This record gives sequence, C-alpha cells and structure tokens, in this order.
Amino acid sequence: MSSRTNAREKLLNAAIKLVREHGYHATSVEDLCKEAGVSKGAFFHHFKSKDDLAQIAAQFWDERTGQLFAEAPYHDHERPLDRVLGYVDFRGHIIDGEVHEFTCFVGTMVQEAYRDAPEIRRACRDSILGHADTLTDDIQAAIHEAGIKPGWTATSLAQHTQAVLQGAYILAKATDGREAALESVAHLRRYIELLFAHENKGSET
Amino acid sequence: MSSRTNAREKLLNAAIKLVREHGYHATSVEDLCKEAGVSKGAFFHHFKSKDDLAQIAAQFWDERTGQLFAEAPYHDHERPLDRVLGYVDFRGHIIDGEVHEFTCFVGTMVQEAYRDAPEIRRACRDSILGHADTLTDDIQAAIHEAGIKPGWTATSLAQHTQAVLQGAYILAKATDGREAALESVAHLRRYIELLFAHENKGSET
DNA sequence: ACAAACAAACCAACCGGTTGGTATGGTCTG
DNA sequence: CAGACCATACCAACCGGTTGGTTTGTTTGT
Repeated sequence: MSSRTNAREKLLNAAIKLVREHGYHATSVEDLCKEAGVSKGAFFHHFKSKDDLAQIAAQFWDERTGQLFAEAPYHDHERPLDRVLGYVDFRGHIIDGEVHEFTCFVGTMVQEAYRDAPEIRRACRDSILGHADTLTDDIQAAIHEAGIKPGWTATSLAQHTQAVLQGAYILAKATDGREAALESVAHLRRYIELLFAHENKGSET
Repeated sequence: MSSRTNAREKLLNAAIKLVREHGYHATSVEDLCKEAGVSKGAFFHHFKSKDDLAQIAAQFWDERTGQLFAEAPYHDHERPLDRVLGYVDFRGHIIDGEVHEFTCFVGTMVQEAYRDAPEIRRACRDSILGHADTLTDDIQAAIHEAGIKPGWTATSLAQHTQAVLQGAYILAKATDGREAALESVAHLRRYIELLFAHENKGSET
C-alpha cells in the first residue's frame, strides 16, 4: 500500500504545490521529481507527459477541494441564503497563510494553458464550473424562498462568485498579501445580501 | 529612422501579444525576436534580460491602457455615479474578439512572476492599482452625492472592480469564450447600482 | 515467475544570455 | 566642409546549462 501508487500521488501533490508557487511552465519535470522524492523514470511510468500530469492533477485538485467543501460547515444552515453566505464566509476564512497556500491551482494553471493545451484547459474549466455548480441549488432555493424573480440566473451568480475569488487571488499575488482579496470577498458577500434584500424584488437587465 | 530605432517598441508589443497568448515562461526570447522581426542581439542591446523586458513591458502596457481609458467617453457623464457605471460598461464593451485580445497583460503575467520576480510583480501591481485609482475620485464623489456613509471605502470598491475583471478573464480563458466574463461584468454593474440605490443608506460591516 | 514500480544514465532540442563585429548618423576638429 | 571620431542600433554565430522525454536495467509485491 505504501510503495504502490505512492509516487503517483506524491507527484500530483508536488505539482499542486510547485505550480501554485511558480506557475506551470516555470516548473520542470525534474523540479517535480525532486519535490516528490522520486526519479524521472517513475514520473514517466505514471504519466505520459508533463501535460498529462497537469490534466490529471487538475482532476485530483477537483476531488481534493470537492471533499474540503463537502465537509465544510456552511451546509448546516437551514435557510438556503445562509448556506450561500456561509460559503462566501468559508472562502474568506480559508484565505490564510502565504499567498501560494490559498490561491487556486486550476485558476493559476488555466491562464498558462488555455490556448496551447486544450486538455488542461478543459480539466481546469470542469473543476471551476463544477465547483460553481455546487452552489446553484442553494442559490436557486434562496431565490424561491425570497419570492423574487431576478434578472440574473443562479448559474451566473455561482460563476460570478468564482470570478470574484479568482480575481481576488490575482490581487493577492500582485500585492503580496491577503488584505485586498479579503475586501473583495466582503464586497461579494454584500452583493449577495443586497440581491436578496426584501426591498429588491424587481426584474432587471 | 523608421525601421531602425524601433526594435525596442516592436519587442514591447511582441511581448504583450505573445505573453497574453502563451504566458510569460512559455514565451522565449527567440519567440519575441521572431515576432518583432529583430535579432537576439537587438533584444539584449535594449534590455538587460528577459525579466527586464517584462518589467518595462508592464509599464508600457500601463501607459498604453492609461491613454485608452483617459480618452474613453464615460468621463463625459455629469453625475459621478454615471461615470463609474460608464466605466464598467466600457470594460464590458471592450470584451470583444478573441480571448487573448481582451485579457489583461499584467494580470496574466503577475500570476507567473509574483514569487520569483519581485520587480515584475511590483510593475504589475503598480499598473493594476494605479488603474484602479483612476476610479476612486468618481466613486468618492458618487458617495458624497448620494449622501450615504457606506461601510466600505472608495479604494476598496475600485480594487474590487479590478478583481472582478481579472476573475472574469480567467473564466473566459477556462471556457474559451466571453459570455461568462460578460455576465460577471453585469453582476458588477448591478452591485454598484445596488450600493448607490437610495433605499440603501446604512452603514455596514 | 512475472508484471508493475521504480532508478540512473542518457539524448537531442531548446533555453537565456554572450560574443565579436557591422551599419549608420551625428559631432568635433582643422 | 572634409575627415577622423564615436555612440547607438543592430546582427549572426555561438555557449554552457536545462528542458521534456527515452532507454535500459533493477527492485518489489503477489
């Protein structure tokens, strides 16, 4: 159990760590092997190529973060709007530590791969949109409970939350700190509160 | 005079084009020279290193986009809130064509350079925050005109607009299209409208 | 015994950067 | 105003190190 499939998972974790720190193209196969403590032979035994590792690492990241969010406490709220706001608060809560520790692996990687590596792009897209989709049911339920007929869809708001977070991470990287990112998350929270405030029931553009 | 002396500017434009398409580390010095139609000798005559080019290209981009926004029509609105909303509309308006044509050069580059190339990071940060700052006066004036005392600052809202746009570009890259990005910009516009709606005058967290 | 898991040595291509040199246009001097 | 002088702009060829990937051979679990 320990030696079997061990190098593979160590390489996947090394990829997530090093790509978050230095980016995809700046991370060499040798860097990955060194970080994982395995040989190049092991690398190419488990993965067809560097791009193949990247694509599989995106799925691996998706599963890992999927678990993290599935086990998060915000699902316990009774009212769907509280679950949505709880999600945003949870996202703010995990913006902690060094920049490379809280930023998004697939969001970072897709910027480098979207044009030249379609398979990586698709894996990153599936992770981002799939994660956004875990929010849509709660948003839809919140819309229903509030009795509003908004000029926007639950899907678009869910995807917007991901845009804000990805953008917040860019601000964090640019400023080398988390403050700007946290303020953006606070703005996102306020937006959702305003959308569901009882004064606002009209339909818009 | 025409073909000579402008290798520098041709290289700067090549950098903006190729980095937006392929990323910073995936773009080699030879790629840049080929795109600009100059030799490697010319490259290292004008720039100390590849990183030096990147840093100067960030400032070059800042000046170029600064002009674009300075000449944009949204400044003509009388009311400050209309200028702010006009800015957001303008940002949506220029999300057109291929993904690499409307995404942000410095936002792309800072993700790859934030940790290993501090000078590039600072140049990108200055461009992003400097651009955000062109919004703060209008936001502050809009706050004053609306007579509200918000629980957020003009600076943080200005920076939030940049976060949303940067995040929208990541969605565009992930989905290989502009629709998701445009929907995020629409959400940003709606947020600003709600913030300044006359029902909302309270102070918040 | 046998396949999967790994290691080590190796390779051609490519990387950022350097070299020594040329072309051009302006400036100083007589 | 001619010619020596010179700084800038640029180029082709080259360099040592690194790249993603391969080959060949050894260990290990069943």
